[in-house]
Amino acid sequence: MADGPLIVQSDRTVLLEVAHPDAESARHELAIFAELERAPEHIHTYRITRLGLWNARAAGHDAEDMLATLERWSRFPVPPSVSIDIRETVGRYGRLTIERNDEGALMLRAIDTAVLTEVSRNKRIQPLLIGHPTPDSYAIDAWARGHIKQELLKIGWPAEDLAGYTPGTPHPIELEENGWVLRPYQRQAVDIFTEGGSGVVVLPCGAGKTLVGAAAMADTKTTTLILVTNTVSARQWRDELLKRTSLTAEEIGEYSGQVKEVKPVTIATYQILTAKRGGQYAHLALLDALDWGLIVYDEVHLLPAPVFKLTADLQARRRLGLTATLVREDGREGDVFSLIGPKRFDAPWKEIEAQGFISPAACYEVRVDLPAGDRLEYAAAADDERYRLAATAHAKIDVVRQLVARHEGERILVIGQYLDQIDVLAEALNAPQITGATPIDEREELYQAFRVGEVSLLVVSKVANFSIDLPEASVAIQVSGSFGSRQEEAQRLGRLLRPKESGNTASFYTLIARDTVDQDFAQNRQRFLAEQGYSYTILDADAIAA
DNA sequence: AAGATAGCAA
DNA sequence: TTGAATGCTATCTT
Repeated sequence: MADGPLIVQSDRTVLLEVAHPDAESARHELAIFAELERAPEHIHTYRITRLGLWNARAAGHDAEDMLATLERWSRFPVPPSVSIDIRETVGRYGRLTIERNDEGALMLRAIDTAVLTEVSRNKRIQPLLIGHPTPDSYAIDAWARGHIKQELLKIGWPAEDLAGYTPGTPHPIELEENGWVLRPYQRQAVDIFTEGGSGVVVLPCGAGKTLVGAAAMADTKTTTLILVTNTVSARQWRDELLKRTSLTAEEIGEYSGQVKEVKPVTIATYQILTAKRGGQYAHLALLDALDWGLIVYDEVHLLPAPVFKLTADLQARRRLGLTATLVREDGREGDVFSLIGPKRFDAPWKEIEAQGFISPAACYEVRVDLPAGDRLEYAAAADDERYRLAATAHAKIDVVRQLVARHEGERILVIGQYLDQIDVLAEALNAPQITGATPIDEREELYQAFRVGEVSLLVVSKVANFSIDLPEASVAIQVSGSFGSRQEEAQRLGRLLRPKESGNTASFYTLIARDTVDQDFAQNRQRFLAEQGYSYTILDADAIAA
């Protein structure tokens, strides 16, 4: 295309011109195999990585599809080095396979023996090979299945795991589609997963990941272990399974700090698996408590590092990872790929949106000017004080007031990170506040009042990131962000702001003090939001007043 | 046994 | 880099 939205560069980055009329179409196709790296106002940068290419390949896209995408939307000819590199990298996936021989022993096989010879010389892989029965295969121990996949990925020869899975103890599970049906893309995701037996399904927030899990369980019909991030999420899984499947309360167990039940379907938190006593993992027994036929990893991009270690030994069990984004802030995407499995399905965004199943919130970054006095104080402050000063700038309060007035009649959440600031805001807006110190029953009361509409404005601290589900909110105003995981923020945002029945899109505002560190941190946040398909607009505080 | 509280990890 | 959450365990109380 002579004036396409993409520029493909020979360093394997791809620039996307955001304002271009075809930008969104190009973004959706590009996101299949490239990762968003930076997302400032005008030009977004994507990077074509090996892992991205292999994930796309495992999800059924081939090199020619990906090159066609680049050629279709690229303004200039695609550099030959890039197309050669894409073909070469994609071609590496599947050259090595892990299979069972006729006796059921695990074998590492290769189509061409040169590759096999090369990897067998590697000093971290050599010890895992226990025999060389035929020129095109090596024997490996069952316990080494995960480790060898990790090592092979590291040296650039990812193996396709075709060795199959233990059936697990059969257990009858049916979907009960009364008054609802599995959406077409959910069905498709489950079908592809069931065929592959392990891997990750990537769906945007609100697209019904739990149902994909439930349907996968109904397909495999075995005892299932579900791993989740926190107890609220555990309860949501439980409720959803009771409502949507034939499972009864007696068949679903919770394995957490409070209760330790092991039932045919058991829901456990990641934390309990990582809990140690006397240097040993205290709850390892859970993994072998039953002959699990399926393990579901919820929010797989948040999987704690120690769980990878444990997962390395679980390669014979079917594994389903669910997530909205594969990007991790600790760079362990490779472990997700080799230990949980490759990406099997990514959402055809356009279709899901067109079918009205999700409508992501519109995000606005509002830049606020600091008054001269505050600017001076900021400039003189020590580094570790600066962020706090910028984040809690008083100038923000007026802007919040204006935004609240602008969205009169809607349910609004004001989110802050500093307790002092929350106090001040609650006072200024004459609204109730909820923080970690608020007693549980008082929280529940306020949430309930908010749900039914008695209270339309709440000032909340980070508690809102975790333990609440307030889909009634249609406006969120973030006054100060956090250093912590920005992904998590984006995740919870999806939980807070659901597509509204009225058809109005939800709005999310982030207040940023202009020309401060505040602005730098906002960059990262933007990236995750843009990655998950939220639109992003930068506003000036003066524009709000007008 | 059940509930409250403190300390720890990440 | 900080500050505010979480879940888990152990300990103490009733």
